[in-house]
Amino acid sequence: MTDVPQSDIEAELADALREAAAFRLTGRATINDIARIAKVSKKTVSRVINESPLVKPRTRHLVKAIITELGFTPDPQARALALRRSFLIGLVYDNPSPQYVVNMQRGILDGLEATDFQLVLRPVNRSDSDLSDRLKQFILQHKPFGLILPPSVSEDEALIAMLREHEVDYVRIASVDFDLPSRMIRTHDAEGAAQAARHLCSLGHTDIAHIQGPGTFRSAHERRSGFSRGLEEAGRKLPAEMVAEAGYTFDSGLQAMERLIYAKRRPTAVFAGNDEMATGAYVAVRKAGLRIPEDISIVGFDDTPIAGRLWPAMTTVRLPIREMGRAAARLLLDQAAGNAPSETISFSPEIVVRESTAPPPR
Amino acid sequence: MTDVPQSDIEAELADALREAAAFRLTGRATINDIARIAKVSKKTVSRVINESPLVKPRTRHLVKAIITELGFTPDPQARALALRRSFLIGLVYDNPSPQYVVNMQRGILDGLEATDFQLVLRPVNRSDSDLSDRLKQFILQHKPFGLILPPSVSEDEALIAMLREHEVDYVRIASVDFDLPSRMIRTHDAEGAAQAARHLCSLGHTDIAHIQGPGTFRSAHERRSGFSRGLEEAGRKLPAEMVAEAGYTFDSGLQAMERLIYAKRRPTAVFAGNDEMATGAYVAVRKAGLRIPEDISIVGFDDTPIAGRLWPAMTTVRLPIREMGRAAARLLLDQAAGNAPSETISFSPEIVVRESTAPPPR
DNA sequence: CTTGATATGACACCGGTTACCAAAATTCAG
DNA sequence: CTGAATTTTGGTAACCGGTGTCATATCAAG
Repeated sequence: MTDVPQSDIEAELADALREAAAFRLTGRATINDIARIAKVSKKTVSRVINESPLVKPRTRHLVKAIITELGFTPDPQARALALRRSFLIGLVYDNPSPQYVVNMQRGILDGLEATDFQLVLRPVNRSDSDLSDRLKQFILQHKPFGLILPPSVSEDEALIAMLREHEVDYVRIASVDFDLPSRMIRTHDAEGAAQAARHLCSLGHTDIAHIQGPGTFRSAHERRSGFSRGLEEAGRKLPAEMVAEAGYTFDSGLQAMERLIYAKRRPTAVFAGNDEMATGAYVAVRKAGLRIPEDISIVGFDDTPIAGRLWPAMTTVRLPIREMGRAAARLLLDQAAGNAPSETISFSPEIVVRESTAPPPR
Repeated sequence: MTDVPQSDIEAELADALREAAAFRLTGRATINDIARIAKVSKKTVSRVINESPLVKPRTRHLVKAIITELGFTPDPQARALALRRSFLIGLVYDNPSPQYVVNMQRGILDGLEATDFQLVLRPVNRSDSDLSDRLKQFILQHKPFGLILPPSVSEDEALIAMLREHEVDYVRIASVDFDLPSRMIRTHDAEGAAQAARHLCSLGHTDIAHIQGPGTFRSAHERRSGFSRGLEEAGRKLPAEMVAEAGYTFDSGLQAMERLIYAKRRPTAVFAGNDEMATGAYVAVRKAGLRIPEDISIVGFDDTPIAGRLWPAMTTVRLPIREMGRAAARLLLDQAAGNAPSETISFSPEIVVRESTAPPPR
């Protein structure tokens, strides 16, 4: 009996594959079809799919061959039902969507490529206490595999608490860490802002201003304090009257810049908390009849697509949003594979010097 | 027995609601729980959920009351499994994503609000014959409820054929209709382009050029021919040497504009096939030391967010992308409700006059 | 008292997973 | 070398939470 095992296996495999090929055209295969053709139980097939070690190598090999032959893929809906957990990854972001979501989506999709997971969009209206309603409803109904929380959603402690309560896995993307030890993507916004400060100082600027994001955003604080620290390291200061607060929007950035321009002491360089406000600053400068960068240098933050398309092209601090999205997706998937329970991946911004900065006039 | 039916019902309802309230904290309710409390079969509950007319008003009322009390919502995964169709709506778009996808997403999400449907993103690489692979794989595995196809995916006949073959419902968003009678969102790009032509003519321009999109896009043809027609109606012409073809991208738009500027006869006004190329044109004009709109007027197409953020703000033809996305989602959902089998909804673009257009020099 | 329409229920099924059990293979003691 | 104990391995049945089919119960009208 033991002298012909090899050819025995081969013959069996060949038989099965022949049958599989014949079946192929019938339609989409299920786990039952695989089991029938392989002459094993569906449970065994399930074990093979889930990489269970409790299957004889020979059996595993046979089943895998048939799965490949039939191009079988398990039905996500059926799996979701049995596992009480879907294969959806939710991207939760503020409504209206911040500029960076497009790139973040790209990154997440990169990270999800060739998996069964699907990216679904979950914009939330923070103001409406919408969070505890629609989002909770979504979680209860769709049992997402995990959520990705970019700023500023990632800074919402009530939301995080809700997620923990419902035992939903999530990855935060933020510049500060306030959560219990958990998986997160950390951006060193302060360091990026400091780079902006060093760049402006090295050009010789002394009258330097800052258009700050809204006080309710941690990132706005991070960026301001990092910028301030960077100036101080170069022997400069960021006095309060050289800071104009705005709302991370184009219009508010425009207005903030106008305030700075018509202040008693006009700055020769301005660092805006994001590209959106910096774009507004461009317009304010132009409306005042001034030139960029000859009269005023401008630095943004984020390196959104618009930065490189303006004239002159904007010097800005680049945040590797897409890479961060990819990393966030991976972190979530690692959970599936049962890997490291908590981990923080850091990303450092880097200044991209283009044409909107130059030495101060005269 | 028939003299106390009213109070009978009330009593029964009250009883059931009391039981429901008691149950409430136990966790998420299922159709079985509802059935048990209402003392009917799960099938009857299912009928109520699906608005079947085959339920006695009295029963319906009782069941509905309990559903509301328990805040029950059917499990999408279970439903998907039984119906062999999921509650996912796929947005299929070209990779890298065109500018308009953000707004389109917004619109679709608007249209999907307060439904069980989820929006999933399906970028495709047309070049890789990726379509027939990944997208088909997605369809087979996730059995999406429907797909939304914005340009230029909507112009891909091979793709459409594949969808028909697999009986996937879809809504096309396009400026031309080549498909069998089917649900579609139609944009009158030609009419929008004609408006741009009329606007420039009315300002007195005679040397008018066009930066055309890639020849492989139907929209590029529509916009060019509409523009050309508009000029002719005003007694002007669009000679071939006043047309520069580009690739719908910033860089290609910039280069196309440079070609026009340094041609033997410099145009005093340019209409670009989309905002992206128009933005490139801005830079080309600036680099040549010319002014907008004093030396050259520029008109874009799409009214993407960048248009209003440039300086001077760009005159452009607005396409109501968000509204179109909303309509596309609705059209898909109507299918679920078993409404009109094929329908075309039209949207007309409208020119938004801002600051990038003025009468020609001298 | 049929009859036909309307309302409801029983039961299998969608395509997977888990719990539990049985059979086979392997190890170990006597 | 045999039988019992232990470890692998595969099978069965139930279940996840809904829906379809078809039989049965109810009820007003003929």
